[in-house]
Amino acid sequence: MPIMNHVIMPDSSLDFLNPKQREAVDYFGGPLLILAGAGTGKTKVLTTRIAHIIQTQRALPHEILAVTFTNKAANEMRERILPFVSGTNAMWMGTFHSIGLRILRRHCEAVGLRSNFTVLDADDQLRLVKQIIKASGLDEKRHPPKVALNSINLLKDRAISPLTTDLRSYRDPKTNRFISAWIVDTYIAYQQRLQILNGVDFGDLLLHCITLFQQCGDILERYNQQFKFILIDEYQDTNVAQYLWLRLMSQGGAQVCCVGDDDQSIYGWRGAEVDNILRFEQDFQGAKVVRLEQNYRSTSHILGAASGLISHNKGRLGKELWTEVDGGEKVDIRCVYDSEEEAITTVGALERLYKSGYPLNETAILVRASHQTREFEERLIVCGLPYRVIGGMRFYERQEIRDALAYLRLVNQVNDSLAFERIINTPRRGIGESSLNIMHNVARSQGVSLFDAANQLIETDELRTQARTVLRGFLEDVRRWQRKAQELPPAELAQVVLDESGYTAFWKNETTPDAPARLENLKELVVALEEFSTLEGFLEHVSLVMEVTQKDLGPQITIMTLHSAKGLEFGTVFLPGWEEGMFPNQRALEESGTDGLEEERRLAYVGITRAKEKAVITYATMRRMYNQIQHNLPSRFLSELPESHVIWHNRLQRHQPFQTMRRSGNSYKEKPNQSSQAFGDFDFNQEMSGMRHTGMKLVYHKKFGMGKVVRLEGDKADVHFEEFGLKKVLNSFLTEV
DNA sequence: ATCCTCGCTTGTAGT
DNA sequence: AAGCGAGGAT
Repeated sequence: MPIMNHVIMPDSSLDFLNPKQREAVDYFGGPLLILAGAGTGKTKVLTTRIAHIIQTQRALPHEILAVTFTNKAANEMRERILPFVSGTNAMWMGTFHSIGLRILRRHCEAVGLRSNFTVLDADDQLRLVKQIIKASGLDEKRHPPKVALNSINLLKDRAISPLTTDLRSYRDPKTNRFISAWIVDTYIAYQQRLQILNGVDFGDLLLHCITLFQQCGDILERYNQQFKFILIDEYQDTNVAQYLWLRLMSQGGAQVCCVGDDDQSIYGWRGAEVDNILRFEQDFQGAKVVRLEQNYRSTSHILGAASGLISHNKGRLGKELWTEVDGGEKVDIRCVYDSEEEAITTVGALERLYKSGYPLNETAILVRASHQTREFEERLIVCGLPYRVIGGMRFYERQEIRDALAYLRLVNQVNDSLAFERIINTPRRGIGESSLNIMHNVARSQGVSLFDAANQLIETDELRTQARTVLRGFLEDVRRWQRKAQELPPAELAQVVLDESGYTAFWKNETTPDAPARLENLKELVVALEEFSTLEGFLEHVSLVMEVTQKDLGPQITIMTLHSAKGLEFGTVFLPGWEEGMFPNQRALEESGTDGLEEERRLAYVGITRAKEKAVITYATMRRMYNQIQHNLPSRFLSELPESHVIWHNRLQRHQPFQTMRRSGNSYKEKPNQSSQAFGDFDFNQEMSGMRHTGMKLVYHKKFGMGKVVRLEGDKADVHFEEFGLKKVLNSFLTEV
């Protein structure tokens, strides 16, 4: 028996828990669902429970599997447990993706992958889908790669793969529609290409695991025996594939403990199924549910406002958050003229806070859409206040970083054809599309990688002389770098590769204004590499952890999207852009109707509950969108906030009903009767999304609204838009979804 | 092969 | 407004 001294946490730490929290930490009678509302000490309960498992349940760290939603959350959890538990490293802690990858690395052959398979990111995925669509002779306009990729990803979220499901007879459970044939074909071709490339995408990390478990009972049994305790955080954000994965993982009798808050489910668009948490008691026999409802974060006004808002949602498990902290300030709702005034007043308020000594790292501006950040940034620069933007373009998503990584991937694994393709002509070497096509043909016909194909082609005269010479030199370079990789540490190797390949020089010669910044980023990449002892380890790291730890630059205002704010808290929170169309977001309503609206409302709930002391909401009467002026109504969420917890400033007197806001409110849903009359049996809820034809008669155009197709000829259509009395010829706008 | 310009489209969230 | 692809010019 191993020595049971992993926990040095004093028993008395349980004293800091309230009875409910204690129950959530202590219960080991079977499956457990902890319904933890916002700010109820969820993280504390989770970490204490893990320590408690080791201490009282005599479990070893490696018998615990803890799955979090983000890598950040996993790291935070590890850090919190570290002081109390030794052997934390043996614990299986991470995201579904990172744990799936860890398992796949061990058993890749069993699911037809060779060792050293690469993990594709969103960018790689899209390029692959583009290639496939091009190769099958489809018009990219009518068959947008993005649409296909989105469908593929959503199918994977539901664990639907062409291997196990007949996609042609599969109906989308939400819309009850078949998947378009071209998407099915693309999906099938995409999986084949992945197989050839020896790559997996994010969805595959789980899907392959599921296949593995289903096909190799002995492997599954090993994991079933290993894991005695399974904890899943943010359970409301799990998708079907993750649910199936959990079922398999826990079927050996592991203690399952899921933690989540149905009111904070905001990732439906990415395949998350709130149903998973709503169904927990049925899915896991004899499950116990513990509700954490005492909020320690916010004042009663903030909590009251948030609770009032979320109570408008149906289909909740129902929680009643309460706090002992009474009073505080009411939520401000401020009307501004336009986005400029919004930025000025918000930053003005921040400036006053700053001057009064309020810590800036306790302030945040939480926006609905990332493009809203720009105006605030500009204003903050003018006022000289320090800020940081979280999200947006991440470090490892930048072009120069992805190029550099492609070089490193190629050196690490010459058969990484995606990497090869990315950098073979970056910087320009005179190996363009035609040469690449020849290589592709050879690679495809012989079933080899681009590198091997290139290797053959330099011996023949199929390529032009110049291309052949250059290619020969390049292949030799790669081999040389590979040899150097044996002796040099990764950081030095990267420097050598970037310099010798001419990539550094390429950016030095570039005269565009952002070139210096890109060179800086490359330097940072090399610095980031210094922490790793092997190139492989680093590449593994970046394939999943797409973030780089930021330097601490002192107190800063945080600007981020509402989505990325989940799980965080700030003293004062600014919530701009609460207008119909913006928030709730127009597309969310169009694409998902009532469900979409409820998800938006949960997002609003998340936003308000981030605030500890103060929340300030603004809405603009006018906004420049899509290069035209729009007059928006205040968000319906504002009127759903209980009057007793809010103060309105400059409240609009002229409160127009939705019906009159045909264009600006864009709330077509509000007038179904009228529309049905005007357009016969047209079903708005089903047909709102994008532009598409319905029986060649009617289309919905994002910009122009409803229109009648008066003539249809090939890709062109004459559409008459009633509302504007304008006749417009649209080309290839009939997007099939 | 590469550069450059024009015109068209798109514009929620992000492991 | 900005990014992308197509197509023409070099």
